[in-house]
Amino acid sequence: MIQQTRKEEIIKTAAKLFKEKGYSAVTMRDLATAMGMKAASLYNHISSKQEILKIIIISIAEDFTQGIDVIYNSESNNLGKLSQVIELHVKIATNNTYGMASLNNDWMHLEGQLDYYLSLRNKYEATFLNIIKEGIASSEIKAVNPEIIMFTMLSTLRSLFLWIPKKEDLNANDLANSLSRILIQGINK
Amino acid sequence: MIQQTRKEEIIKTAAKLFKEKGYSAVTMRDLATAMGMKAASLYNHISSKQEILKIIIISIAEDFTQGIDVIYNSESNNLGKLSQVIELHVKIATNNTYGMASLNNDWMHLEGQLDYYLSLRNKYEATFLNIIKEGIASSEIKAVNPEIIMFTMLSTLRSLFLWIPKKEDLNANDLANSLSRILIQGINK
DNA sequence: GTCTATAACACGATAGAC
DNA sequence: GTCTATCGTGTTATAGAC
Repeated sequence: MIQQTRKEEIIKTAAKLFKEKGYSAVTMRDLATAMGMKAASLYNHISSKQEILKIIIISIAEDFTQGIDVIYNSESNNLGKLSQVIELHVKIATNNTYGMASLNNDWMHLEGQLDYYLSLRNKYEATFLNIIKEGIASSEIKAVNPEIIMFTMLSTLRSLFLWIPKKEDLNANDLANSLSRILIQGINK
Repeated sequence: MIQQTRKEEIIKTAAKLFKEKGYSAVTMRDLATAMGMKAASLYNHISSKQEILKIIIISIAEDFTQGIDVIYNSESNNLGKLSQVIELHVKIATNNTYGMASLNNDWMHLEGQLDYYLSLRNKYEATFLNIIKEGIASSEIKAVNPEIIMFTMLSTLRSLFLWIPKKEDLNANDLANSLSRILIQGINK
């Protein structure tokens, strides 16, 4: 573990609390107590509660949008791309379980960056849908409603943060493989 | 539509607001404004903000636990039972989209009934898992990790409330059928 | 960089007039 | 059954001593 600045420590602790109770229910006093300091002292490291949320959410949302772009432009066939998308989610959810909770549940509390977040999410979903549609066109994937396929896959992948902490014995590769089996065999033609 | 009491109207409006911002971020003043009255007047119909949350969540949680018990004790084979579970989720999520949001996202803010809620949820998941395990034992279902199968199905079914409002053209039967195709064909042996 | 003290305001809930 | 007024407390954030 590389050295962690005080600011990073605060953000990590905040994400943990946000996962348990949600952004709105966590007070700066809660966060300060968890950090072993007084609420006023937090403001020497961060400018506002809102800034913490922004840092947590935007960085992950950018990781996803960037990640799926690389996959989309790769050489794999479309089923292979979907497997890589599963791996991307497993990897991010494993490395940042707490942040994923905020991304899923607290994005609507973003004040200055809500439009930017929504544009990232829309871009991500559009690319995901393109992979599925191209897979149907090339007869790799069953001709089921592509939006229902995406909804099924994304619901599972977005819920990983709830489930990974309960299954610490399972490593990331095994999990990604099992999910590929279940999620992809059902749509494989 | 049968006549709706003022209390039911308040609860329905609250559930709608809770879906948009979460329980903690919705104030009694927000709720009163949405109802076209003053915050103090709400207390002639409900005793507290907490009571509203309790009514929303517990009633749905009981519907699920009761529903899966009936399915588990029915005569169908295990794949048929899983199809019925999918129908149960589609039906409840269609009839109570707003309440499903609170059930998923705000259960941790229950104060007096948290233990009861958790016992209902544990009972539900245990029965769900039993259906899957018995389906594997009877060779109806692939011998994949049964918890991963349940996780995949439940993640999708618990997210339905997010997705149903965007697809009003799709009726409940078509949706349940498409989901069965995607979720069950992947595990069908 | 952390503290105490406090500003400025929002919160859930109640009292009592109409 | 709805209102105005308000209580007591909790909230984010700042000021200034150390």
